[in-house]
Amino acid sequence: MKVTKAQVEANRAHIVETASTLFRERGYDGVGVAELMATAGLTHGGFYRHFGSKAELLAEAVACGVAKTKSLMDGVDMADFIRHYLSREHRDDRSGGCTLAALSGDAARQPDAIKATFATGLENMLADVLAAGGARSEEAQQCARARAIDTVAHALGALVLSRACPDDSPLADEILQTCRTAILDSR
Amino acid sequence: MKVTKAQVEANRAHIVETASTLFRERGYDGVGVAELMATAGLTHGGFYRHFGSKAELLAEAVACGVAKTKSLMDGVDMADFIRHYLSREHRDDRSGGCTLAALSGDAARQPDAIKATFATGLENMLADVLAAGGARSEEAQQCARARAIDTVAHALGALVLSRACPDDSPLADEILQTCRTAILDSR
DNA sequence: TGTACATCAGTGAACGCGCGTTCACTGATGTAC
DNA sequence: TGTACATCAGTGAACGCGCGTTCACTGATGTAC
Repeated sequence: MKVTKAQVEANRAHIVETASTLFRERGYDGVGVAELMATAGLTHGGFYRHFGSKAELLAEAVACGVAKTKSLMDGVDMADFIRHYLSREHRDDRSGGCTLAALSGDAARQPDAIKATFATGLENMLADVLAAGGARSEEAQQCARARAIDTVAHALGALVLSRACPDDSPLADEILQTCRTAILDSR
Repeated sequence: MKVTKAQVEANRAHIVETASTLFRERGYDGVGVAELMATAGLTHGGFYRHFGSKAELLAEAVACGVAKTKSLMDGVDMADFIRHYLSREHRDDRSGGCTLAALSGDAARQPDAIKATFATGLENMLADVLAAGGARSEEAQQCARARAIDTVAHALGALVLSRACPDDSPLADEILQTCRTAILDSR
């Protein structure tokens, strides 16, 4: 049965969002096309009317997820964002949380096409942070960029490491608290 | 054909080491039992004489890999270790490099039994770093531990993020250099 | 505006394939006498 | 020390299963007249 143009677009977007959520939660290899489409309320056969392959969807899902994380930062104080980023709630919400943190491990093993999506998303985030800092000298911009990159890596490392520890273990919480304090103190 | 007790032990250790390398390179889901055993020079049928399941092997492979990374730190200056950890060589050598960085993303989605192996390996590393700092007051120990945890998370985040960027991309190198400088300056 | 027809998103069965795991079998090792 | 036999690591075929992908078909949508 054919479907409205608007419905087609809506379905496509819904598949991408569903994939973004499921991939973050269980990884690229941990979710099949059939399950993905069923979760989105469709059947798997129609998948290839929208995407050339599962890998192609991954690229879109990453872009979608990174854009969403970026929008979470808009207009929020950096210190507040760090506090949220390194909270237990964020750590325990892989499927709803930062895509960079959830999928960087998977991305490292993917072809450059998907890594590029990652890098672009990261660059967009950095651009946002820098724009928020106001237009200054090129030297100051460079310095602000370095600080932004460093903070992202630092916070992401803490989140990733904490998630690799057993749920509710003291070490998982200790990593979060220690790094939260360290990052906030260094800024 | 039966085999010497010593040979059995050697084969088992060789399987674990092969798995440690392959899992770091391609992830837990990216390597099959058959390919793994073939790489180790055996046939897949014998796998279950050594391990109860593929997941059980993962736990051993993680423990083996983390122990190896830990031994790399012994007697090495912390600044030198950071310089190596955040070098292009280490970034481009996933299969031979840090297990925590290569498999933390996979570990986050595994059951607590495997996460516990991760956490234990991390604790062992921290213990080493603290022992190298000498026996001091409990307060100083706590402070040193916090610094160690923070540095591990920071460096690991930089490595993981750099690996998620396209090979040989400027951003991948920039992340490495920026964080290397930042970490060394903050110590 | 109303009718006839082409389009194509969505369906669900089917494809080959590789996965983790099991199993009957082999034959050198290790043990009991 | 020498012989007979039980053990069990390793082999390779086979298991069911779920994977990504393909395909003939459906039927409402969108278009041409």
